[in-house]
Amino acid sequence: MARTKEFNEDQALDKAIEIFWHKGYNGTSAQDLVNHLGLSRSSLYDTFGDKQKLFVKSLKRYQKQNLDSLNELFENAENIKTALTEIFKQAVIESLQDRITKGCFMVNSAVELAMHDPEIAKIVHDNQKVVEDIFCNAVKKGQDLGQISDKQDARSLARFIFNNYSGIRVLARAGEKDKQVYDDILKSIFSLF
Amino acid sequence: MARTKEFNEDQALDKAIEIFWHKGYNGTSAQDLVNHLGLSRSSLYDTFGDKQKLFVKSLKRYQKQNLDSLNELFENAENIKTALTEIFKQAVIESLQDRITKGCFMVNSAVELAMHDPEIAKIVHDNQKVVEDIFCNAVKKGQDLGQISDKQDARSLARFIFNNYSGIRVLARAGEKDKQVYDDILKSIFSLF
DNA sequence: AAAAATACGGAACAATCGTTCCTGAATTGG
DNA sequence: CCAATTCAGGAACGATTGTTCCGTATTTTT
Repeated sequence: MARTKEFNEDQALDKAIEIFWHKGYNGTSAQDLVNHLGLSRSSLYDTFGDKQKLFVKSLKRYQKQNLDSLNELFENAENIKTALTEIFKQAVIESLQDRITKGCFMVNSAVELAMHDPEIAKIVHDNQKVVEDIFCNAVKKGQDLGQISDKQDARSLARFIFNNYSGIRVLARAGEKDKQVYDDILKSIFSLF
Repeated sequence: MARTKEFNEDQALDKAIEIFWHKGYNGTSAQDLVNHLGLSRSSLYDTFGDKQKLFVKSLKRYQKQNLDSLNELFENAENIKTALTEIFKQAVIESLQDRITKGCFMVNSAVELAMHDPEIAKIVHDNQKVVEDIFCNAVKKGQDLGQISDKQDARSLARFIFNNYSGIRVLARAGEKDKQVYDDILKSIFSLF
C-alpha cells in the first residue's frame, strides 16, 4: 500500500542519543535535531511525535544498550574483580580520550530532568535499581568465588560502586583530563574489595 | 546624588541561587527571575547585566558560601573523621528532607554547562581543586592525629571523598529517598578510613 | 494504471526566549 | 530646589523555540 521508510529508525535514534547526550534536553533545539538526524522536520515529528517523546525513546535505547553490555561483561567474566576494574578503566579512557567528554547520558538526564519530568525520573530510578542489582549479583558471585572480600555485604558494595561510577562520570563531564585524579579514585575504590 | 538601591543585591543573588539551583540555567527563564527575585526587568538587567552574568555571580556566591562553611567545619573540628562523617550525614539529611531535592548547585552546573561555557568550566574546575585541597589537608591532619588510617595517601583519599560526595548529590537530584541506600554507601566509604 | 501511503523541503504558526527601551514616580546628595 | 540616579511597570524588540501544515515527489500494493 504505502511507501517504505527511507531511513532506519534505530539509526536515527542513535543520532538523537548523540546530540541529546552532548547538549542535554533543553540545550538541544528542534533545528539541532533536524540537522543532526538528517531528517526533515515533518518526518521527524511524524515518526517520533514530539521532542519529549523522542528524548524518552533515546534515553531508553541508551539504557538498553548499556545494560546489555554490562550483563554481557559479567556473564563472560572469569574474574569479577577484574571485570569491575575494566568497567572503571573504560570509563576513565572515555573521560580522557576526547577533547570534550559527554559523561553518562543517564547521569546527565537525571541531573537535568529527573526533578521536572516524572517519566524521566522513573527511567532514571529504574535504571539505578537494575544496575545496582547487576552489580550486587556480580559481587555476590565474586565473593563466592573468593575473588572479592566479603567483609562488606554485596548490596552495600553494589551501591558504593554505583555511586563512584556516577561521580566519575560527573568528573568527566566537568572536563577533568588529569589521569592521576581518576587513578587515585580507582585506587581507593578497589582497596575496598 | 542618587537614589539608593531599595533591594539588597546579595539577597537578590540568594534568590537567584535558589531558582537556578532548582531549575538549572536553561530551565530558568527571564520571567522566572523577575517573579522570583521580585525585581523589575529593568532593575534586574541594570544590576546584573544579563542572564549569564547573573548565573555566574550566583554560582560564585554559592561556591564561596560552601567553601567558607567547609573551612569553618574543619577548623573547629576536634576529630577529623567525625567531621567528615558529619559532611556526608548532612548531605543525606538534605537529600531526604524535602519532597524534591536540588542536589548540589555546583554539580548540577558542571553537568549542564561546563562543556559549553568556558567560564563555568573554570569555576567548576577551580572549585574542585580547592575542595580537594581542603579535604587533603584535613585528611593529613587526621592522619597525623591518628584519627584516620594512613594506609591511603591523603591526596588519593581526598579525591575519593570528593567523588563520593558528587555521586551522592547526583543520587539526591535523581530523587532517591531511601535512607538505606545512602547509609550503605556511607558505610562503605568510611570503612576505608 | 490507479490508489494509498510516506518522504521530503520549506513555509508558517503561535509562543516564548533574552533583552532593550520608554515612561513616570521616587529618593537621594549637593 | 535641583540634578542625578534608581525604582517599577510595561511595551516592544528581533530571534528562537517547538510544532503544524502544505505541496509535491516517490514508492508500494491492489
